[in-house]
Amino acid sequence: MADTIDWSPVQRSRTYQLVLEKVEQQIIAGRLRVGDRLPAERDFAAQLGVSRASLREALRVLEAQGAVRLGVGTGQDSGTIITALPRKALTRFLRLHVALASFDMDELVDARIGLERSSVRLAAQQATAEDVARMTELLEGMEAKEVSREAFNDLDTEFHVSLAAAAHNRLLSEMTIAIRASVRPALLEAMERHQHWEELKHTLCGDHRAILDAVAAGRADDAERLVSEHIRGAYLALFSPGPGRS
Amino acid sequence: MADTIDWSPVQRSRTYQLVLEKVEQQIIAGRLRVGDRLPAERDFAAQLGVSRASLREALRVLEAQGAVRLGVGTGQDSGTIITALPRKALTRFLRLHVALASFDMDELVDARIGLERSSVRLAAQQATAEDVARMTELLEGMEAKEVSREAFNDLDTEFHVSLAAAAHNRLLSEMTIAIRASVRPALLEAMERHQHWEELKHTLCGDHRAILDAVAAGRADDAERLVSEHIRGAYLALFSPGPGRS
DNA sequence: TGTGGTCGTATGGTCTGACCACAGATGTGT
DNA sequence: ACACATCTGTGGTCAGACCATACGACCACA
Repeated sequence: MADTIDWSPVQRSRTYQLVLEKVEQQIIAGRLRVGDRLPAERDFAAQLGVSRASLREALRVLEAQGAVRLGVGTGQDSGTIITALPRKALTRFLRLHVALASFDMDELVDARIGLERSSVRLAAQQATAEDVARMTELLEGMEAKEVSREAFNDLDTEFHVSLAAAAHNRLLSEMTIAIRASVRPALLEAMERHQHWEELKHTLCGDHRAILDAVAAGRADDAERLVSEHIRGAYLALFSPGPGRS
Repeated sequence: MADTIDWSPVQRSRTYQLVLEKVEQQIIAGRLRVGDRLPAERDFAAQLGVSRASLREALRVLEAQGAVRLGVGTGQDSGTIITALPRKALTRFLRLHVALASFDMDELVDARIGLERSSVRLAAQQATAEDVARMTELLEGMEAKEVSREAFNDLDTEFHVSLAAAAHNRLLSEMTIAIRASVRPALLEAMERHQHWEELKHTLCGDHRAILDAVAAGRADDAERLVSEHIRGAYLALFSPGPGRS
């Protein structure tokens, strides 16, 4: 009988964690909203019955998650203020875990394909003329003869981010940005190593044109298929062993 | 001319941030890997030339991101050790930012559709017999007459997570888990409020069967279409004004 | 032989109190 | 009025102490 008992380890709660949970609960319950300000650290620590050091450890975690902003001084920007700035946090998180091999390139590519298919479908349904104009500009920048590989990659990133932005979905945008940022070094390195760069660049630009045309014309199914093939094709060209390496 | 100069604000580096970046750089450069151990806090702080408090704030952030584990004592689990446990961090992040309205329900649904379409496509290509057996069990649990709405939701979550797991893609899995966790309260509330629950439940179970059949048979395109319709359908039934509300 | 207790030691966990740096508010002198 | 100095409240950092934990080494007693 005793074999089956689940003696799951009791986990001790560290002080900073209790504080963190308390603040998170207030946020999740809706009692703390963006723009609200928490008490000054010394007062807050006293109210919670913990030291300022422990409180600060909790606040640091919230800050790193983009949920609060800490500012010195006495003005409007001072104190601990609830914010909603997920970008840096998400990017940092993904970059770290890519480096730690929590996620590898294949996994990122498949996730990207899924996310961007949703993006272009939505973009095809609701992209504005300005969205299309902006992306057209980016395309022209990428097609320029003299553009460096690094500049090309950054324009490419901006193009895909703009697609997500045209979908008016912040989660898709932020994840697209974070994924691109986390693979940027690997992408640049693969581009440098690629032996038929001009050719590949031409292919990618063609892909982009086709995707943008489909989005601008509202052809969602085409756009989905094209973006899926584009991402997988680019990945295969850059990372699969083959003609790219000698 | 001076108008166009980008005087992007020099952001003061707080000590803890410098430490954080230093550790992250080592991780990204591959010089710190999972299982490696950082120096003891007092030594590390001395080596970096900062106070223990500042160092700890940086370590807390890394801990919250699932990149390190801190343990007391003298054994193998003691000290500061590099880990790769993204789950809790991602779930907490998403839950917080859903509460802060960084992302709303529509955005989550569209992202979910994209991610799960990738999941089922991969699952259809590589799901094992055990994967299918496991999901079949979950389906039977969901179809049981006496199952509560909460239990149904948890089984439903497990089913979708199992699909992602069958795709053998950790990023898809973790994101699916995090998204489900972040919408769980809203989902439960909507289920409680729904007026034709038995009917909806029957529909959802039918959807699941069809998805699993398609996955098991390797019909990736069908599986994709089915899961997309399933998610959007469930969302519409639960959250759109209409027959569900009186 | 081994079982259990005690102590030493290294680790993170927490607290206290102090001082610094910064930015707005307030006062003061011209 | 305006320019400047000072005050005050905020986070930022530090040093040092002590607590709690976990392991290893040793010892006492069966």
